[in-house]
Amino acid sequence: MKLPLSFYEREDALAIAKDLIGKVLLTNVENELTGGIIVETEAYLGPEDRGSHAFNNKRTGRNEMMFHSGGFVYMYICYGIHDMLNIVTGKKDIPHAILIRAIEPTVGLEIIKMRRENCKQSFKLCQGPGSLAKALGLTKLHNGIDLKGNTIWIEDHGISFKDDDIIAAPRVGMNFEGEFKTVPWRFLVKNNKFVSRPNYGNIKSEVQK
DNA sequence: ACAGAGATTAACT
DNA sequence: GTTAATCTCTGTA
Repeated sequence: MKLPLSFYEREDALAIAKDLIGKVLLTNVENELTGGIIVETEAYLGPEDRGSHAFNNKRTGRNEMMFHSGGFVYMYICYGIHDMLNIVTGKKDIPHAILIRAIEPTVGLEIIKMRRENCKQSFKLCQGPGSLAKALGLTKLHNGIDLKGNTIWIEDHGISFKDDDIIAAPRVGMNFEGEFKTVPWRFLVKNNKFVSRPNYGNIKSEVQK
């Protein structure tokens, strides 16, 4: 069943990012059902986060969805080419969002392989945020979608990883200096081949209990 | 008005 | 390891 709105509206975005590991992301685009188990996420927190699009409360047409209340989709294009899927969390006017970086595809594998026709290795089908969006048929046109609807949603199938098997690491692509460059706000499943860049950041620490 | 950088990927050498 | 692909927002004028 779908996660309740209360899951997304919590103010602790780091807890949500970690809790999303093991949940099942599903999309129904062009009448094709696709999805899989979330194995990697990254949290972007509020106006203080130098790595966030909403740093310093910067508010533009592109990132407006980050200021929405939780339970909605924020999508944008990176490097002019790749569409990225984020889950908006927390309260209205506080720009929290979780980037979904990788899933283990389990639903609609044939469709996913067609959308990713150039991908030869099955474990790379949804590995990395750009690949993930392409595999699930998502583009920036899906920005603003409500996760309560039937286009993009997340379910709890009772899958859970032990705390010891979830690693917190620095986020990918933080090209600036300072505290927020290395905060361990990326969560990934240890020894999972569907995860992107497992050794990135050189700082590995286990999630605090 | 225009140059530059970015939450990246895949195809090269 | 290096690089091209190429959209959107920002800083500078």
